[in-house]
Amino acid sequence: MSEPPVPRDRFAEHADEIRARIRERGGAPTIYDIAELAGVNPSTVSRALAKPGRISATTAERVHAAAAELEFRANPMARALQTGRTGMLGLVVADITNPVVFDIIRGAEQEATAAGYTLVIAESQESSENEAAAVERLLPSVDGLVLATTRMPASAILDVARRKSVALINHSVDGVRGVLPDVPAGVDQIMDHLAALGHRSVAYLAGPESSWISARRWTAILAAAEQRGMAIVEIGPHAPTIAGGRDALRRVTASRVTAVIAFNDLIAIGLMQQAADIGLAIPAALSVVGFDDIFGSELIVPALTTVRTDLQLAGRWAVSMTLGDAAGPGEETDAGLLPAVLVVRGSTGPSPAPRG
Amino acid sequence: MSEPPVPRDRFAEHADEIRARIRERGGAPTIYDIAELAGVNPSTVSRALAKPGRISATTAERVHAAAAELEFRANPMARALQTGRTGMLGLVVADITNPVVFDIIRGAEQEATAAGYTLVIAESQESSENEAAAVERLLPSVDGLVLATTRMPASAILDVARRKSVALINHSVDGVRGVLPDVPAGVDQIMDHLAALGHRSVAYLAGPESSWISARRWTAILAAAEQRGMAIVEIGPHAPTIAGGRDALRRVTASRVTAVIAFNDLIAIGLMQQAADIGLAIPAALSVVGFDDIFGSELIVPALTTVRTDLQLAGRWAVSMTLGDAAGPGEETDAGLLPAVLVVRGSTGPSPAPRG
DNA sequence: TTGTAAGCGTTATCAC
DNA sequence: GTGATAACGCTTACAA
Repeated sequence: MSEPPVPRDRFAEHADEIRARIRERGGAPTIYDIAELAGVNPSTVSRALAKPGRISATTAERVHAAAAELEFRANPMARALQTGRTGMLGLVVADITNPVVFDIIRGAEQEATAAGYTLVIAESQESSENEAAAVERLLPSVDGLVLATTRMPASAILDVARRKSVALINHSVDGVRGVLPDVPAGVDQIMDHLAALGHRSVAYLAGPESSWISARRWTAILAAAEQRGMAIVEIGPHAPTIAGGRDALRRVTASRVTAVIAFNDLIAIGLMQQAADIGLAIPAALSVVGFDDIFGSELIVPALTTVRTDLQLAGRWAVSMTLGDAAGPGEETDAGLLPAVLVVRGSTGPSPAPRG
Repeated sequence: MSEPPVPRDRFAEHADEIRARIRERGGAPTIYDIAELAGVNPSTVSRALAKPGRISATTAERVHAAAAELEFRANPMARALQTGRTGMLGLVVADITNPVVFDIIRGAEQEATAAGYTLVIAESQESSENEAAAVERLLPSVDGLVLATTRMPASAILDVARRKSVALINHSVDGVRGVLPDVPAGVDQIMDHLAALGHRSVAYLAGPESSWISARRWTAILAAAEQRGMAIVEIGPHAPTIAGGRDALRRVTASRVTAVIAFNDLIAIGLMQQAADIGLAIPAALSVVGFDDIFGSELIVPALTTVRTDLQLAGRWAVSMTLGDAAGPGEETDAGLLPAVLVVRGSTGPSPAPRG
């Protein structure tokens, strides 16, 4: 029964008492605990913590001291229940192991964190049912949703957009915000490059059938080829994977084209691996171009010529779009356009059999 | 004022009425709406939806029909507030763009989804302050936390583990569950391989200073080298990136070793790129081994010899560990050990100058 | 400026 | 087996 060696003030003692009570009930400190310690009403605590200025400086300081003392952390669930805002943002991607989405995730995560939001990620595994399920699961918990390379039909997307703020990546639906690579710009650079190398006959290796962006690339390539008087064929669809690219080679050689443009780098890499396996020289016998400039494209030999778009930027933009509902009504359908730039490496070379 | 063309029952009409009311208040259907439509008490709705069996078959059916009719989705925030369980799991990684973490994320996401949980991801960008902040931010919203290659001190980890269920990846702290690669097994395979090729003098390219797993690898390599009578030196620390690997080359050549073991594949790849730039032949002049077998390691030329661990499995295990609090007290400190297997490719070859 | 009190949508604890 | 009713922790009119 000895006095404490160091004299402690009422505040500290009371804090100990409250801490003990908190521990006993096995929970976290609440605004009621803070209120008690600071000697004010819980609502005052709420105000002091959430809306600065609305409270007298001295009370605010007492409240903050008490909150710090008890290591108070507001319960996001309770707050969300009341306000309807959860502070979370959803990101749905087709395939987490696809290098393309890494950058999207990173950009989205950065922007979300910077804005004080927490990013929730779901993977659809390229299946539209999975995707719909993921969206359904995420929707009640998030303030906004980013759909990257979605496979959902436009009607479903509009349904979702009606319920929550939505932004699209690599997809476009009227009335929904989105960010797209500048496909025509990238395609024009490819076609100019191939034309300069003497290629007159080119194949496009399509991505998945349900891929909106693959269709868009094909449209642009078709137009660019016509415009330049080049022969163009579409081959596919293909899974957007290395395996998908390997499977494509036979049809490519059979088509006798001198250059191929793959839907993405993974398909391009698979095609090149398969070509190496059967002794087909690249670029001597066949030039190959990809899209995305993923990690690995400059490691492969020969290094892959590809169209780079800043997907990290896409992630950032998309997040800020879902957050920025402040955009005027005229901006609703606006699609951010990502610059695309052709990175020329070793997988493209002079056409082996220039005609004419 | 005409009768509806198709006769509709009371249920459907009532549903319309309720739907109108919901729309008017601008919210989502609640169990009160369901209760009204089904003609039961809200608490009965809750029971029917959450705990099957506790309710009569007929009421359960009526409730489910009403819920389906109104497209009811339980509000996760309200549920979390009451139960204390949020249905979310946190995953904190050092660097999202590091290929190693992709697999971890995917495995974690799969396991979490399979268990009915939603995965929340945060990135620490290799900074322990960022990491602490991320953990602090996530903690109140999640039921459990997976820390992958954490940079936090053991004391902080234990603090977190006291508040929520925690599992570690590539890190070990007494009293906290975790999953680790079987480092000695992987190292033994490397050393046997190098010894068989005639290498007698080897360098280890360390990872970041704060990396627990880098220290662990060094310890194992040191022991294995001593045991085999090989010369071993540690060089570093290095950033776990391609740039970090490039920076390492000068010290490596200066050390006159005939083989290097890099902390991870990125460092190994950077080293090889730099070697190619200065005309140093690999593996003729220098053998290189990495860890992780990331995407890209088999694309580079020569392809990288590396120790593969199933990081996707690591993600799955870690998630199931945080979920499985059912584990007995004796299992608390148990660390799952991931099999490690050496994948021999082209970056290792006979020692250029076998001594003796 | 601060206190009072009524929710937010669930689940949990009682009764009946 | 089902119905009242009180939490959960916070925000927000409305009063004072």
